[in-house]
Amino acid sequence: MDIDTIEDKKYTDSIFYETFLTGKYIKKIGEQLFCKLNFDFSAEEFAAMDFLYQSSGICQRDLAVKMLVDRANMGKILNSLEKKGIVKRVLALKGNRPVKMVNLTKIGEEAYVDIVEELRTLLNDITDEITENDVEVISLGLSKIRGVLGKLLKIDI
Amino acid sequence: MDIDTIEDKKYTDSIFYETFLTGKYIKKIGEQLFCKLNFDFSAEEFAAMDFLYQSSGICQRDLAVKMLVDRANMGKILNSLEKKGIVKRVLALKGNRPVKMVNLTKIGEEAYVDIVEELRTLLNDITDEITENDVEVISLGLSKIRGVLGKLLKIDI
DNA sequence: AAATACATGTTGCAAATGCAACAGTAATAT
DNA sequence: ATATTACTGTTGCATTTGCAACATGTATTT
Repeated sequence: MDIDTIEDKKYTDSIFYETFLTGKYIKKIGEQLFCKLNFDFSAEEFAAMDFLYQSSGICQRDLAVKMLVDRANMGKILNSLEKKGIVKRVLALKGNRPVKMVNLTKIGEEAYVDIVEELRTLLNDITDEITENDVEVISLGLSKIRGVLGKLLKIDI
Repeated sequence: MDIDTIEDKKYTDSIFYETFLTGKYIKKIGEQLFCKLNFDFSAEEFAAMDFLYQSSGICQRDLAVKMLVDRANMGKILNSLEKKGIVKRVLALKGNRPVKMVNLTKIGEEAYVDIVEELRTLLNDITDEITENDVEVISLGLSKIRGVLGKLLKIDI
């Protein structure tokens, strides 16, 4: 085999960059959709609400890890949600450490359910095109990517 | 089948959110790696250099579309690269429209090649774990995701 | 030909995000 | 017991990013 035929793919042709771009794409679509539908929340705020609806009573740091934002930013997102009456913070102990447990308020739950309902009617037919098998395969691939990169560098939050 | 057993997956359990998170993860790893290696460029700047190395003489807007950033931001990224002597902008015509064609300078090409070389030695063994088949499958899946979301909303840059 | 619409790039402001430094508390070391 | 280290959350600042408005030049409409 001729050595000249061996050529590296450029970074922007790599699966890493494509994944990065697709993530950006999802973010943009999400933000613009939320704006268009006059939701009073950013996509990150909604993600926080989604996590809290599943597992209420989680501390700020654990939520930050799930959302891949740093503690400072997590605090600011929660400040915004708290101002809107969506979440409530309560001092508590995790192990023996003092933490702030975050909970959805009644208002927060209602707002969350409303958004989910509105999104469902909008997304139902569209997302049908992605089969369960698709999801499984993509998810496996993404997890492999994260695994590989995780060996390179650790992100601590 | 009992209706109560039918339950929607939460947003943060969806393939969309997982893809979004993985993109964020890649971005963070990239930025921190570039910082750790004392590269004088952000990951977005390097991506621009990578595109320009492939297809020199592209106008700002076309580059912005490839990178999924808006024209204003693209201009600022290129300002930064121009200040460092990496790129050069030349007035030209695309069709009959006056545009600014962007080119890598000699210095830019050298800096780019240096970085690629340093990254290769670092990434070679690690990325072997992701097979060509993996890449193909993931890429197909991501493209399906973009296709589905693209029907929902259009992003114009 | 004049007016309107479109395309490209820039500027200024606002929002989002991250980082470093700090405060407060608990665990560990000495 | 005291000092040091580690964990959680906050504050302030700097950077990044996007959006709206603008300037400039081209295409299209009338």
